[in-house]
Amino acid sequence: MPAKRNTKASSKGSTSKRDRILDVAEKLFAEHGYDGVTLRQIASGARVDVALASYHFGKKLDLFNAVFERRSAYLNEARHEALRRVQEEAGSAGPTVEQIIEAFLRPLELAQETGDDGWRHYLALVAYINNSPYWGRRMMSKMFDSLVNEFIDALRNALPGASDTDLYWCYHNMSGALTLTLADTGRIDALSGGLCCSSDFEAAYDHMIPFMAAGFRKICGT
Amino acid sequence: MPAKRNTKASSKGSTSKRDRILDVAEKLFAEHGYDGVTLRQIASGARVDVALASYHFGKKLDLFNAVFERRSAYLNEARHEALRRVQEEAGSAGPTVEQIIEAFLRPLELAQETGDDGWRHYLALVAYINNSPYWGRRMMSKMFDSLVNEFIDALRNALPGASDTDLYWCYHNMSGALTLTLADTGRIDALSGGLCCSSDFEAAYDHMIPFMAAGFRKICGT
DNA sequence: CGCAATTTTCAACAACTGTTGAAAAGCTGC
DNA sequence: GCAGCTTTTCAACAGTTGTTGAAAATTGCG
Repeated sequence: MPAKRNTKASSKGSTSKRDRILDVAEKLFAEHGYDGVTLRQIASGARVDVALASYHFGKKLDLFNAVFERRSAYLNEARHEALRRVQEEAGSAGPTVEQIIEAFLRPLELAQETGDDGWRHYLALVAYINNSPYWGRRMMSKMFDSLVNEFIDALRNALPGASDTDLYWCYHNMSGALTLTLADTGRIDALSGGLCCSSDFEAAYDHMIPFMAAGFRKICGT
Repeated sequence: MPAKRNTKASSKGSTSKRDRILDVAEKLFAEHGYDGVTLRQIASGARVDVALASYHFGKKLDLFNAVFERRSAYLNEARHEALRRVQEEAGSAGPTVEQIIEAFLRPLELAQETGDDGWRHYLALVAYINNSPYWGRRMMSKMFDSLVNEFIDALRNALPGASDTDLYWCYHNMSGALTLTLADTGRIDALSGGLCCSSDFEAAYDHMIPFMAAGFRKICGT
């Protein structure tokens, strides 16, 4: 069994085999889904024996969960912090719809900030899970509901008089657009003849923030 | 080999085994994705021997394509016709953004109109494909690009002066929200505490149409 | 070094995968 | 009722799957 987790490695330039497994699994799961990837493909991509994945993570499903959870805490914290900041800056009046949505989306740019493809793959995996009837409900709820409710509370404040039903449908619309962006399918690239680049999250959010804010305002009052 | 396709059956009350295979495959592929379903599960669900799927459709991938294509022509025609109708009614002025989006979405309600679960499963499958990095690009383009470009042309007309880049990003947002709706994950139900019902497409579109129209207007000019 | 603990590989397992060829059953027109 | 189809089942295949126990390699430490 794995002992203290991370006794060695990460001091040297090359990442540990354990992390390599997570990285490759992240990428492959995001591209092909849970059932579309075999442990042998993961092991081969990580240049490692098959049994090592089982040794470190147990069952295949446990590896899937480990991949999902590896970055979720950091991501939740970053988004929570972004919301807290705009709330602080706005004072008692509270932030605007645009500011709230901005805080909801911008932290997701860390993928292209750091140039780390891992984050891009991770977010595509989140999109896969969120859009999956089978995984979506349980997995996303457990991991993101608390954060999402924070944002909906903030939006409720910024849109006085809005009904909760309207609020949730609007959030649903935003979540869908975001999910498709994160999925990074390249479809918009092809459709637009190269005008839009689906992996350019900054451009996507530049368009999404005012778009969604206008939608929220239209449905939820003022 | 299968001969003329549909020599018998469909006259009697019970559907043919061939159709039962398509129905079950549609449902299971939508729920678990291509790799998450085995031919034996499909055959078992259709109360049929495994080999029969191969006999009628060939390889597993061919069955997947057959499921996808079975309803796509009808769906494309219905949406195309809906657009043509609002264009005709609007005359030389052309339809409004709301009318165009309405024509884009409302035909998708046929699922709950007919009470036919098959359409609900089919649309969930389309969502799965559209959100999948692997299948999304090729498969969706081949099947829906022509129709989508019709709608974007109409929107370009209704929003004079809009740049194509903005137009495509807006479409991307709408497509994402629609995709999540079709995926029918039940997540919004849980999140809203039952206030919103994800399989109630009518309610979803009632909120989506003015929401998206406001977004398009905000980004694409007037 | 030498010893213990951890990490990694090797080899193998039973179960399941998509696919196929041949046999059986069902149907249609004579 | 028999001949010529199509449809359906049966039985089996070669390959792959996740998982495991034991052996081997590596590491940390006195």
